[in-house]
Amino acid sequence: MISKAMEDYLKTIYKLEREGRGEPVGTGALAEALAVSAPSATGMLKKLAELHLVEHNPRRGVTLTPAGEKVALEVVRHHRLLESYLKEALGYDWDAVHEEADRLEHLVSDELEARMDAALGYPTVDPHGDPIPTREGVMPAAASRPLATLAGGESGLIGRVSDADPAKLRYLAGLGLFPGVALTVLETLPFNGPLRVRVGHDPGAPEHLLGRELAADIFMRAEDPAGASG
Amino acid sequence: MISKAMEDYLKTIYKLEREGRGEPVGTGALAEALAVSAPSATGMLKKLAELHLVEHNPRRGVTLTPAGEKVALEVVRHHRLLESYLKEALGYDWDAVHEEADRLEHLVSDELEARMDAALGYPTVDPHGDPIPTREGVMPAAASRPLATLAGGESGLIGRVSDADPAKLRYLAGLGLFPGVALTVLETLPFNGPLRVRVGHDPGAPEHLLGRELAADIFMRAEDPAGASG
DNA sequence: CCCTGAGTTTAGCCTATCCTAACGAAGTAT
DNA sequence: ATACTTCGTTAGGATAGGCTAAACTCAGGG
Repeated sequence: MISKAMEDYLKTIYKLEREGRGEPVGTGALAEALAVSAPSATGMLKKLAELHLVEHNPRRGVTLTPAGEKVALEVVRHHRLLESYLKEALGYDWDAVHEEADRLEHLVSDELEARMDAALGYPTVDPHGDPIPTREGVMPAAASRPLATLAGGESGLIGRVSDADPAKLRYLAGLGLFPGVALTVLETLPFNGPLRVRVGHDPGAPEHLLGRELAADIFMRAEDPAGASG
Repeated sequence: MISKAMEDYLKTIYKLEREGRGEPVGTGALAEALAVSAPSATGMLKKLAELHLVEHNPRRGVTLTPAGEKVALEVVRHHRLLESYLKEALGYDWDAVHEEADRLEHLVSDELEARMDAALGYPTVDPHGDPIPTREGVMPAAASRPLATLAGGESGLIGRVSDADPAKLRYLAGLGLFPGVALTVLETLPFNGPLRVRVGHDPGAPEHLLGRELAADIFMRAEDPAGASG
């Protein structure tokens, strides 16, 4: 049986693999991300390796096997469908959905998953712009171009905002910055200085200053001539 | 901390107290209802007693304390709100909601509870006609008159149908029998024989034969001249 | 070539919950 | 009154997960 704890490990390994550009995930990084001690992580990795859900090269790191990745993607799918459902159907604020979804994601049955999916009209991204894996376990591409890489004058649509910090999400929402919104970078100040951005293209639209930490949470996608999915 | 397991024990003790007309609940009955061994129940009762959530008179039985009853009612409220929400908002069949709600009931936050409650328009009964405890921990009266106590010719509204057996619920729904439906008992056959019932009062309405086991799951309330809550 | 330090693993233990087997108490029947 | 039967409790142990302390590995500096 795959327990809730195992699902959490697999999900987190998946996330760290994504962030880490392919290298195996270290025990320490995993333990920290899960807020457990390193020995606890080692112990669980052994169990997961026995179930062929991860490949564990002692002292070198872990990688998900295809089976493990499938489980991870199911959990991520449940998480993101829940986030979407809580926001769209129950009126949650976008900064509040992550925590709630984390608690519920391990208990979503196939039936509930299917009904939420249908009620939402088969969404492809969650409220933060993160792509929702398909039922078959395919993760669509995510918006991955950091806002700070846009040159002055360049513009695009906000594709995704990291869901890690509710306070940042509230702040950004207060500025009108969330996925789907058009953004123009007016100026990128040197020495890791702030970005001057304009919401939309219109010269009269509101402008804001974003520090680098905040900007790092925002990922852009190309402006879409034929306004597509929501 | 009150664990999920503890909540399950408290909920079950509450249910058995209700069914058992006030006598303390026996360890064996509790263990059986929870599908655990008697020693497991004894052990948990000790812990619950230490937390002052139950009063455990060894070898005599358990009773909920007011604090324990409060916890039990919260769990029941979550369960019944979930059942209602799954049916009304997500289109679940009424025989499928119980199992799903059992899994989710321990993870419902105050926020989620409030939002489901509001989305449903502050319902007072769940899809089986069971009353939903208030946020303050008050359990409204349930329809408690067994169908079989109606004399021939007497009629009333179905107030509640026991949610224990999905197969029975499906069968009854197939006959058009669920809470709120008017029912007339045409005849009660002797020696625990079946009941002849008519759906509604109209002489042309469909009639059915219900065995005693099935009839025992149905509880009636008085016909309400001014059609009230739904 | 050894030493040191970062990071990982092993060893040993804790808590929660469950189990089976054996014991004890309380009521029933002779 | 004594023995049987039923039910609950104690005793002892398993499993899942987590923790701290100590040992190990390996890469890089001396």
